[in-house]
Amino acid sequence: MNKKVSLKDIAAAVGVSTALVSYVLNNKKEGRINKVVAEKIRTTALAMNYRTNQIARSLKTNKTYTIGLILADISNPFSAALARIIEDAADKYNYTVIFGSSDENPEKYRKILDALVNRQADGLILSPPEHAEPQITDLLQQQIPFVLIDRYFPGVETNYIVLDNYKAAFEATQHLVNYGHKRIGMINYASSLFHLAERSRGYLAALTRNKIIFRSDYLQQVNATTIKEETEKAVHSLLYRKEPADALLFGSNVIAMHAVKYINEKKISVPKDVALVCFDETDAFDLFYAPLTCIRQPIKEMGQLAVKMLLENIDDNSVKIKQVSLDGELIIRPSTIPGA
Amino acid sequence: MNKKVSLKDIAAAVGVSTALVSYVLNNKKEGRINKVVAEKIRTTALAMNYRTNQIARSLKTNKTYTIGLILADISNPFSAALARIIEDAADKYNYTVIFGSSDENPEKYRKILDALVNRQADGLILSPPEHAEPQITDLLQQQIPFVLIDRYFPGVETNYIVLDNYKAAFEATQHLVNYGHKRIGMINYASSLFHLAERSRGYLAALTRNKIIFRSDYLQQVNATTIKEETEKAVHSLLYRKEPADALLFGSNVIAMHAVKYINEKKISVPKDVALVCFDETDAFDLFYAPLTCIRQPIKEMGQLAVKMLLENIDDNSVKIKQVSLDGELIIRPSTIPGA
DNA sequence: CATTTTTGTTTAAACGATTAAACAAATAGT
DNA sequence: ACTATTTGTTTAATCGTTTAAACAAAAATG
Repeated sequence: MNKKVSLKDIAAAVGVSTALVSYVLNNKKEGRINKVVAEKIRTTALAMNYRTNQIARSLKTNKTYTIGLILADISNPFSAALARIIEDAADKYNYTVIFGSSDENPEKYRKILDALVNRQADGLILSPPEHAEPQITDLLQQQIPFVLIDRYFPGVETNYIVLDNYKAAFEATQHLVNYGHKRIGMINYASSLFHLAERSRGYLAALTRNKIIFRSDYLQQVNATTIKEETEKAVHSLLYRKEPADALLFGSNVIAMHAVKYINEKKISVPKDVALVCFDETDAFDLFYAPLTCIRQPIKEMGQLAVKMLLENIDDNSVKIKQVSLDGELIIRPSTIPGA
Repeated sequence: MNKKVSLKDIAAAVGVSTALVSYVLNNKKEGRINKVVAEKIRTTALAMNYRTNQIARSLKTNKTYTIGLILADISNPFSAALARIIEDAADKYNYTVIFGSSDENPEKYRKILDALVNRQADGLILSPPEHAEPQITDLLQQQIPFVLIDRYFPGVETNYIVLDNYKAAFEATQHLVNYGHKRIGMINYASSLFHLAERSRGYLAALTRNKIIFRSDYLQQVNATTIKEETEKAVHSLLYRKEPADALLFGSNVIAMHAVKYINEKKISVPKDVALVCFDETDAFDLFYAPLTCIRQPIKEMGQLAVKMLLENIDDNSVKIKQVSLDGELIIRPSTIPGA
């Protein structure tokens, strides 16, 4: 019933040992093997439509040529773009990607991580959710190569590649100040994740630097699970008040998306009534009448570097820990340029 | 040097055979095993941080609990959404997803497919590019379970789940006709893929049904590789002419995106100057001043059904071929409603 | 011509699990 | 008390590769 062809079958067909077949098909022992026999093995392998059983090979060689990838949500454009870059980079080195979305849920994250580790992924690229430190230390202790991407835990010494979120938020805020804004609000995630805190910190630092007094209700926090409602509420509270914000900084493209939709509905004029800046570049905002000024993350560089670093760690587990913080790029668009 | 813990190690630690350890950890031979020993095995397994080597297990059981997924481009919102649904559905059955993006490139597709098959994926969910028939027949012949999604080849008898593209395009066009449009243009891919041809066919049929004479230069074809330029050119040629189109139907969200950006740049008014309809719902269009009427694909249903069908095929390879064509939903928005 | 070297191939163990079958000891049945 | 059954565990084969080591035959060397 159409059982799969194995080395044994080829060996039997040609009349040699499986070892020889293996040597030929893997081009080992180059000089030693009889050309005629080698050719015969190759052609019968082809004729029988032989395909290496990668599982068996992996068991023996202890190498799967597989990278495990965990992102927050593959259907988010930021994650999707990253996944794509990583896929392409991995492919260059003949690695394949197994992936999962954590949904920022530690439990789910743990489950996916287990699956990837059990499948003997050679290494992992991870964007961990909150409270994932235990799993991270676990990986360290088990000496499983991995690189964190987009986020990291300051308390744990690991490889990572992240945006310099502090600097990016600072620059974005400074940009708003430069254009005369004084009542700058920010909507960020309510989260213990360091990289998000850095965004708030950059925002606050820029205010301070410019001697703008920070009012705590100008920094609104929203929960990822009820993001739409909370974002709308936050926008509302920032704009419909005695001294409404004249500019808003959004902590992510998702927050920005909900906010802009709401602002659009309410016919609030951008940038006349309020200027907008957001993290993460997204196509979607190009269609808005005032395309959004945003912080573009160097996704391509991040993804490619992550793969490169990971493979270095896989090939040599004594390689030093690398921690990379990349600069974002502030893309200035009409949402912050009056009369554009 | 921190070698991984195997059944053998646990067996040695407890002082029993590996077989027993395996039985306990897999809850086989339930009644037979000494409770005390079982408990001891379990606790040492935990203490030693044992994790099943899924590779070894797969080799023996001939089951990887892995689904291979090939889509056109994971960074496209449509693909990303589908991937996410599939991931979640697979997870429910304890399957993990390995994926790759074909970029509509047959060569790349072949390479990814090989990787997935060699890794002994239990089954595949595929969105094949042009000229992929040979690989499809190969899979059939090798009796590797798979389900095509989004597209299929009419000449090859396979499982598939697709949108009823003909009907969807027909309805979209009819909708435009109902709103008084007579010069309806379409921009579709230049491709031999059947599902795309169906979109054109539906468009033409609707014209015919409404006794609108079709002018061949009203149906423009663009190549995926140079999509931006060609789409802009197509829009231009449809709108800047003696009898410009008063409505446009776009064959995909990607085409629509480029077209709308161009239309926006040129300050062409929607829907006053031209009404717009597109395939695939996309967040992005919500921010456009005239959100786009679109054909929403039942992505969730497609993805979940694909996984369900695939698992049925994996569990029982004698199950009959299923071919599912789902209805799209025309979401009517301001881009086709005058004065909205 | 005896010996060493080279060439070409096979043997056999291993990777880490699963599992049918065998086995030994304890318990039950008559 | 002897057999039959149940309980608890081990033995050993196997999945499909890889690869060091062994081996045999042919060619080269002195």
